[in-house]
Amino acid sequence: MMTKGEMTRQRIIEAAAPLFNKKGFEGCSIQDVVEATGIAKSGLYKHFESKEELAAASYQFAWGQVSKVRIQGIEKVDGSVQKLRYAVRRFVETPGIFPGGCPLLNTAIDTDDGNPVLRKLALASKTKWKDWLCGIVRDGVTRGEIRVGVEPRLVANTIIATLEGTLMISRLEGNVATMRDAQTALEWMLNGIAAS
Amino acid sequence: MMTKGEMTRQRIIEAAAPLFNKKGFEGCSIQDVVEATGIAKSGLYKHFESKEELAAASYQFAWGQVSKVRIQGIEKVDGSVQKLRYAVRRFVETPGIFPGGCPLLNTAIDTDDGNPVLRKLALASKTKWKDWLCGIVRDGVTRGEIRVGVEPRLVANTIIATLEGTLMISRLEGNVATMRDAQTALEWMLNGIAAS
Amino acid sequence: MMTKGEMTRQRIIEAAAPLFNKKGFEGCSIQDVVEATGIAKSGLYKHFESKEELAAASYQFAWGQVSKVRIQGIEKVDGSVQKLRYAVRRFVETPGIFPGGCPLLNTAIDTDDGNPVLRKLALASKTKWKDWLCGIVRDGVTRGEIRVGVEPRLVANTIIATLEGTLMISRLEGNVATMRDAQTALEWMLNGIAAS
Amino acid sequence: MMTKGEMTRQRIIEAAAPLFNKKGFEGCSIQDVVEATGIAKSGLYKHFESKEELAAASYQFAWGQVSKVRIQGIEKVDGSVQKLRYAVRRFVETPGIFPGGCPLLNTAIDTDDGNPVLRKLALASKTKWKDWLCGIVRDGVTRGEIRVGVEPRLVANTIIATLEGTLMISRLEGNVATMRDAQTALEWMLNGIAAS
DNA sequence: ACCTACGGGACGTCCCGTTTAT
DNA sequence: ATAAACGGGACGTCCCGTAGGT
Repeated sequence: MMTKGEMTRQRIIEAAAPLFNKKGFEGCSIQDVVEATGIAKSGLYKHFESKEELAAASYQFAWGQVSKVRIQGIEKVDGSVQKLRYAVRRFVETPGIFPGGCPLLNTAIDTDDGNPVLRKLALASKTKWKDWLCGIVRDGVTRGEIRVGVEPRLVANTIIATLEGTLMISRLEGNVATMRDAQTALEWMLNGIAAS
Repeated sequence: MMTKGEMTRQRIIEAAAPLFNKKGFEGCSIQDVVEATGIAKSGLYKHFESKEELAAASYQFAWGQVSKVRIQGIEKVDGSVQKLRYAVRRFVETPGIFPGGCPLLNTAIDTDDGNPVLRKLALASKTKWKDWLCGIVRDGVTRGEIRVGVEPRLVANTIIATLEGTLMISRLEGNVATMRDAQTALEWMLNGIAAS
Repeated sequence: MMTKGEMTRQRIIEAAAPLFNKKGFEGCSIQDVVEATGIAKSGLYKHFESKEELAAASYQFAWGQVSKVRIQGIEKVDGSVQKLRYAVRRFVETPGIFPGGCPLLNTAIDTDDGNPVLRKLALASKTKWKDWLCGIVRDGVTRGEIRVGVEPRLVANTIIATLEGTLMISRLEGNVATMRDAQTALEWMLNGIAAS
Repeated sequence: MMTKGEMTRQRIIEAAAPLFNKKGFEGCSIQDVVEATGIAKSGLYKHFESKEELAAASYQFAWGQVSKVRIQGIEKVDGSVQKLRYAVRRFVETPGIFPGGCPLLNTAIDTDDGNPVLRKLALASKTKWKDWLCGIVRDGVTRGEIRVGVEPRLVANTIIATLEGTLMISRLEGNVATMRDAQTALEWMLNGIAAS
């Protein structure tokens, strides 16, 4: 069971995560969190040692939410290429899962010259995501669904790069439809690596 | 010829641009610019009405520098597909042209929930870049170098998205080599759209 | 007889009353009471529902102590004017009965823009004191010791005002001797209202 | 001429003085002043080194306002006893000059176990007031308007004590009319000291 | 052209009154 | 009966962007 304190901690995280994701670490003030939670500043510091710790927990929460949605239902998909296609489709179709967009993209840029703790978390997210995609590709090669010689890392990196890049663009343009272009292009690539 | 005032203005911009690009609009303080230029705080206000105006000029400068390098030499390249290939290669091979990385990427994320003036500039950059790529594709179709039916917008968007996305990843990983994966993938795509 | 719990309650009050009287309601913290009693903070809450209740009980105790001393021996005094004279003298001669000075004065000022519960208690004290003095005056008129037409309320109010006012001054000056001036002036007044 | 900063300082004092007078030094928070002035906390600290300095300046202002009103018009009054009578009357008739009541009374009690800086200011006010009254009495004796042998200090102290005491009572009762009783009693006293 | 003053947002800490769990 | 947890108000400082005064 959850103690009252743990529940409050969770409540804070859930309120803070969208703010940090939207405004960035520096851009989101403790005062913002205070207003969003209704909890006084010093109350927040009872649950988190520092703003950094709160931001880190918020990132983890946000990324957890986002990745949960992005892989949802993939276990029912058969075939490695189909799985990759599905993963791309899920991403493209859920651009607004979390307020402020993709936490990985935001945090990676936001911390480029900034907070190293958050940066590490973003890197870890990215690595895990890449490894997961690599695994699918490798499986596909093993099972003969993907052509031998296809570099799993290259496929994974391209998928991630193209998706995140297109997300950035679509947000800049305020037009989610743009993401379909990336989807199409990635499907071309997947067709290309599929074993004939 | 440049007046003394204009030269000072230019000197400020050149010093400020890397700072804004690295730290973002909020993250870069006037004080930072003071230290970089050696000009007093209120001295800066003689040349720029506000921090925003300075940041805007800095962005324009940074983007100008970056895009100049990225298209450098393309006029000597023959053939639309070749031109696109070249554009991709230039991007991949010049990841560190400007301190802080790609101003478009940085500003797009930085201003996602922030400064609308800078946001507009970023969008304009992106649009111009896209239109330029679209033009090349369209040319290619006209000249029979690219298959009929290929959507210029899709190609342009995919190139930009993949390149910017991979830049983000390579910066996060601290490993520029990753960008080669994106290059390879984009070359597959370009092969795919080339007229047989 | 007193139960153990009641004794503890009483012990707390006796320790807290001087603190509240000296520091005021806001100025005296529960922690102060903890240190004075050696009882843990949450232990206090077994005996009092809130700080306010503790402060109220403390006020009642303090006022009880003070007024007991101030009327001590008056039953042996004959004659209304003599009684009034005696009351004034007792007040003047016992300026340090209770640590922190007169609870009525302190609480009246302290709660002027503050706690209404304590304020009511102070008002009740004052009213009771005034009524008691009024009674003596009225008696004196009835018995022919005080001139007809003398307003009991005026006499009572003046005695209280002058005594409390002089107490304030003497505390401010750190010089108790000043109170003799008030005593003299009040005796002039009492001489004035005495029936010739 | 007043610089902008000096004007702001004055504006702060005028807004803060009623607050400190009503709530006391501890009871009035910087946040209260922030809200009353619309100036941010750190803005206030540009004009005052500490809360104490702000409170001191506020006290001086409040006391200045109050005493200005209380002596207003006295220069037109002839005769020492008449002057004293006038001073009493002014006090009684202007009980609400300043929000929160008499700053001297409030500060004297508020700082009884508290701030020594403010305490000193209150004492200084009281001393000056007393000396002023003493001067009038002494003059009266010299000019033969007041009986020889009358102790100026006693008269001054009694006037102050009775007025401040009655102010406290009237505020506690929420009834300003009570102050007339003190006025009457003080006039008896003044009649008593007047040379026949 | 600079130095200083100005007013502001955010930060993290202190201690407080109260409640919860032991 | 106590220790620990909880949420809160207030504090004073830092640095920021901007505006005046010299």
